Amino acid sequence: MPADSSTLTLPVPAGFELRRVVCSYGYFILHPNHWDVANGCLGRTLTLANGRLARVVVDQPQRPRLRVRCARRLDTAERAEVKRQVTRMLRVSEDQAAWRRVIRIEPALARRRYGRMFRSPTLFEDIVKTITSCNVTWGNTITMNRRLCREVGGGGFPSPQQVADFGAEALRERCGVGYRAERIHRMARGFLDGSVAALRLEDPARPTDAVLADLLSLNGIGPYAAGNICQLLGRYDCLAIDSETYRHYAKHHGVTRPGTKDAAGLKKFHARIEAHYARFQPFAFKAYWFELWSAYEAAFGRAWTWDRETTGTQFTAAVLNR
DNA sequence: GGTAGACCTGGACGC
DNA sequence: GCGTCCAGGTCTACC
Repeated sequence: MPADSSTLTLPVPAGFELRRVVCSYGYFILHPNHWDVANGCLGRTLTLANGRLARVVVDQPQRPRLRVRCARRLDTAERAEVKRQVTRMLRVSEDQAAWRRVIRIEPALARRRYGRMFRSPTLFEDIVKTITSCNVTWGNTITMNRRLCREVGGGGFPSPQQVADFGAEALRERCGVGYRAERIHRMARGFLDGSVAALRLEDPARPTDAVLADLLSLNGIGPYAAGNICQLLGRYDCLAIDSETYRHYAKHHGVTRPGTKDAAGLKKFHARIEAHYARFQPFAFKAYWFELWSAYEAAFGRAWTWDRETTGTQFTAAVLNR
């Protein structure tokens, strides 16, 4: 190990398997994350609180611990922050016992040992990634995140300050985020002026209904985005229902999906989906998600074999409806 | 409370 | 190669 680099060790619970955790949610395909299929390791550039970047590679040469290698020397505060960010991404501290008890009622999923869901090192990144996944095809979401990292974040995911400084118009023009530019820019300002922090979205003591209501009060966050952000916050008791949910539920459960203009039919369908996953509470989202993920893996192979440039771009309605 | 149209991009399709 | 249509979630104006 060169003297101008750093290697950290992160203890993880027994049974923790890096490839299963990283390749459990679509954000592992989005920049600046990069899953190295050949070597089974996660690479990405972390943006630290002091404004510096840390390019890290996370692997698991031996259990039960992770190895985090950084190409430059980290000081004590930076080492602590890198550990904190990696811990958040991989939900290392999340207890799995209650989820394992619930998922026993679905043996096919229990056998696949699904558990932790990959997320971002910060809530800001999770929210922006959610906004860039709304009203677009998956391929376009990949492009937006790549440009955000390249144009604004200098290789890492941009911080709220970088987004605020960059400006909404430049976001639109150089990152191709379209009308989302103003929403992303306002969100960044909300993180900087303390108005988002005041909502205490990450406070586990608050009830999910209250967090959901606060998320819906933010510009650019509707019912789907709010539900998705809830799961990213570790609250799995509300679903995030979008057109992909409709497609999956109709196909997986052999029912007819109402037409897009059939408002009453869609409302009923929505309620039916919620009723179906209610038996998995308080893990309705997780049960839904891993049922969907299992279907993806049946079609495309285990997720840790997906390459961003090939399989990773396949999640479009046109491909999945074939 | 419900509905219609606008927002923006990229892919699919027809010519 | 070009033009048109469509998918996708949220917001706003209107009824």
